[in-house]
Amino acid sequence: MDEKYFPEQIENKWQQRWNESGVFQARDEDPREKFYCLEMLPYPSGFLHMGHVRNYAIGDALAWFKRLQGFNVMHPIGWDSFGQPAEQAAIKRGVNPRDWTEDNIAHMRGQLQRLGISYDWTREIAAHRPEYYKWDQWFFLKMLERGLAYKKVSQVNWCPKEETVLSNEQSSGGICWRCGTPVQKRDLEQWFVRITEYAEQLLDGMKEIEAGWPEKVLKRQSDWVGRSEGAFIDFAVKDSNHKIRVFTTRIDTIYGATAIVLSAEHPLLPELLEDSALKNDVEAFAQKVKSRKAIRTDLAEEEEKEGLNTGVLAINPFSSETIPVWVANYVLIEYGTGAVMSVPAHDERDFDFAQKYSLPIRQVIAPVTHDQLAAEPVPTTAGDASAEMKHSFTDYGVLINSGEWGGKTSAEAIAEMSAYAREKNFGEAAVTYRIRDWGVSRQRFWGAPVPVVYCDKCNMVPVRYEDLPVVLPKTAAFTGTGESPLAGVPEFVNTTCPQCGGPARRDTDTMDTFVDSSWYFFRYLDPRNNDAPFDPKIAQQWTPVDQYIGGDSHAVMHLIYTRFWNKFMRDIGMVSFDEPVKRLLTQGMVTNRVGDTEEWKAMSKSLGNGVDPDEMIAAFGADATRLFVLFAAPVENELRWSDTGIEGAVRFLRRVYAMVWKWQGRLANDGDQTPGEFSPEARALRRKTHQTIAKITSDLEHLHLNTSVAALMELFNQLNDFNANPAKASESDVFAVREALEALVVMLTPFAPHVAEEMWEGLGHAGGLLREVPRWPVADPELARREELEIPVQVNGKLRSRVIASPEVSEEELKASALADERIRALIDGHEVMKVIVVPRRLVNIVIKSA
RNA sequence: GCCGGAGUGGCGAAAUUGGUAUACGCACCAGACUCAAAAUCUGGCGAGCUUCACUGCUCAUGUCGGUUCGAGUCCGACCUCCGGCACCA
Repeated sequence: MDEKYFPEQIENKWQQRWNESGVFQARDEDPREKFYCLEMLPYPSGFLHMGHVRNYAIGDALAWFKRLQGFNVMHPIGWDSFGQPAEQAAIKRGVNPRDWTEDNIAHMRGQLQRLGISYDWTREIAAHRPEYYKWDQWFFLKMLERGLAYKKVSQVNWCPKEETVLSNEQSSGGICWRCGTPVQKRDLEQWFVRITEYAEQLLDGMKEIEAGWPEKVLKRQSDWVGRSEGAFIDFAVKDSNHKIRVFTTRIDTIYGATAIVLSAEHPLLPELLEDSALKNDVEAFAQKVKSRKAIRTDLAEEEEKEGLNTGVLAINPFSSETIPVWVANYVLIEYGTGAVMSVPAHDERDFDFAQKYSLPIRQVIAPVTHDQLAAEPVPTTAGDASAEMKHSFTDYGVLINSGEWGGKTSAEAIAEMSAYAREKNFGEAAVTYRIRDWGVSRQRFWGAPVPVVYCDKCNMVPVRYEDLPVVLPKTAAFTGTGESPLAGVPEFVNTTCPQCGGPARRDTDTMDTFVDSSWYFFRYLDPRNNDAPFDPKIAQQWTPVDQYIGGDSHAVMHLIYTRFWNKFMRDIGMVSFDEPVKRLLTQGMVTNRVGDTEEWKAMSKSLGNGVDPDEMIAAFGADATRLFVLFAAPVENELRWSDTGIEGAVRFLRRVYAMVWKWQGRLANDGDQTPGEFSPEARALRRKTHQTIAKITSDLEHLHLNTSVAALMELFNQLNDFNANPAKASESDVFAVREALEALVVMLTPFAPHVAEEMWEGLGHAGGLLREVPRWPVADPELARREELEIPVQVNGKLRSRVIASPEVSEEELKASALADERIRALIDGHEVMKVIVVPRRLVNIVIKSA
């Protein structure tokens, strides 16, 4: 230990030692309790940004805390290394995506090591390496076997800038999630994964994890799954054998249906119009809607509702009423059945539509109050139901104008009417979901090839498991035309059919990179397995993940896919549990001022407000950078960058370092001597030490890292105030200082591990902090207990005085001493004391009658 | 529009869940050291009033109201900001 704090020297020294000793390597055979601490793996863009630093600093704090407590900690890292930017670099600059990616990984790995994050580097993985993506393909084949992966022509979301297909999640809001370009629609044959089959399980599973996941993430996921209970109802088409099936959540309003409205893309439309004079008009309209949809750029604004009467009539199965069938632009083909019954009186959209096209508006639900609902029978207060409605009435109520169902509440009617529909065979209760199957095809080079071949004789044939991986060729022509670049590589495309041995062509699509990231944290556990993605027995020891940490931008994509993947792996016997992640933390963004403005935005190259982690490490050290990032704000809050803030962090580390330096001679040479009587100051210091241990141990468990650092600072301040002279201090003072200083150093480790190790060594401990014996201090409640309390005394709720009392004092005694207090006596003199509230150990409040 | 979340000093924030509001840090101010500056150390730091001073009082947790002996915390209404979703029948 040097006299002065030189971060660079200390950090190099300990990074080298950690590396040589392999202390961060997790071992399967270890009797200690496991803890799996996982951070979202980075995309190797080339450079670490402050968001990464924050993410990994949080994870590392937890990993160190658990290690020091004696857990067997798994803390791995890898690279989400497939994806567009590598290919963009190839298109723009002619570099090979693989070289570009490997270079970036090498650089970022160096940055992570300079930050001193305690990863087990022996488990590092990268998605673009054949030994990894082989297993993406293996899983794909398993899904194909189970009918979970399938191919269909579909209208896909197409990003015209990146010239690729996007999933629904990636094109949410009508814009590309990556580049912000408005998304278009295209017809393409695509691979899909039947995530919809797991919709109900994805909702059910939330109950299991709700204690450990942020509410907002679960809410977004449940909105995404979008479960909706209702009924399918068939409307017979007049003078025809056709039926139009609609989905409704409000079957109780069916007597108010004054039209059936079909999506312009409804598959029944051509047949319905076969003999119709309006055929051409309707087709033209449908075309218009379709093309409008394809070029529509601004989905944020609602399209004006437009429709056309087809001239076809349908029959309401409840009322037998004949109503017209319309086509309109506001009915979504993707949801429900692509057809709705239009009930203008009780649906806003139908109301707008009916107003525009003068369709009848018929009220069939009357509002009721809560009290009326409880009455028997329920009275209707419809008033004049024939009066013109100014708005739709969308609440539940009581049925009117609804034949035999009149007088029933909405809830009763919904249950009874769908049962009736089922009985009469024209419908049934049904549940629909908003979630769509996961489109996994990408017309891209830099991804895992879909392991399927096409043979003229045998059609589509899966690649045999023993032939995996289907290796990506070294290079391709990166034209950026939108065709899959693999299609232009004959050595790749041309192959033999695994079934008949004849000539065959490979599928030229690659898989969505979210496939790679859906299961990667299982691969860490068994990264060199050549026979399976991982050994279930090994995975069983480590999973589920105890704590997962990452940005909330992944709330619905990655985090829903990975939950789905886990359920699939459970179904093929690879894991035994339903949910892969017990606790999730979505950390806040790191922001900085944009120029000289008061605008705080996420750091980015384009805004020019980035802060380079390497520069911070060079200027202040990795420890101070990490300490600041963890101290500046609660982990889930936005973190506003501050240069003076990081200076404060260095200042603190320097002060602690100087304190250790000052004491190290005395402490290192002075063995554990039996202390004598402690002075009141030494007792106070010990009290603070044990209170701090208790607070930080509990705060870290809940990832309250900022308050943990504050508590360390408080302990340091008290140690500073203790102000004993090392040369002259008594045995008992030395004991108290040692206890405080060692606790301080150990508890600083999660935040600033390098300097903590250095100081620990300086205090006379060889061999580093991670030993067989857990180093995390344990609070002694007896020592942490206050000897005396300062009890606030209020008069009528206002603080007027304080009295000193022992913690054991009885209520009566406390009350007596409060009433005896000089100031209090002056205040209550001449007033009647109404009552005295005594909260043991907390406060006394004297209520007096004011004059 | 719908659904969430949040409003506390100049700033980031804390408050054992209804019991001393503003811990800890940043910035700032003063003093020490220095020829001087930086660094470092020591002290001060919500607002207003009062006192030579010790002190004391009043007001303050977005606004208004309520519950309570007591409200940053609970309830009601409103304002503002930030996220998410967006014709899902």
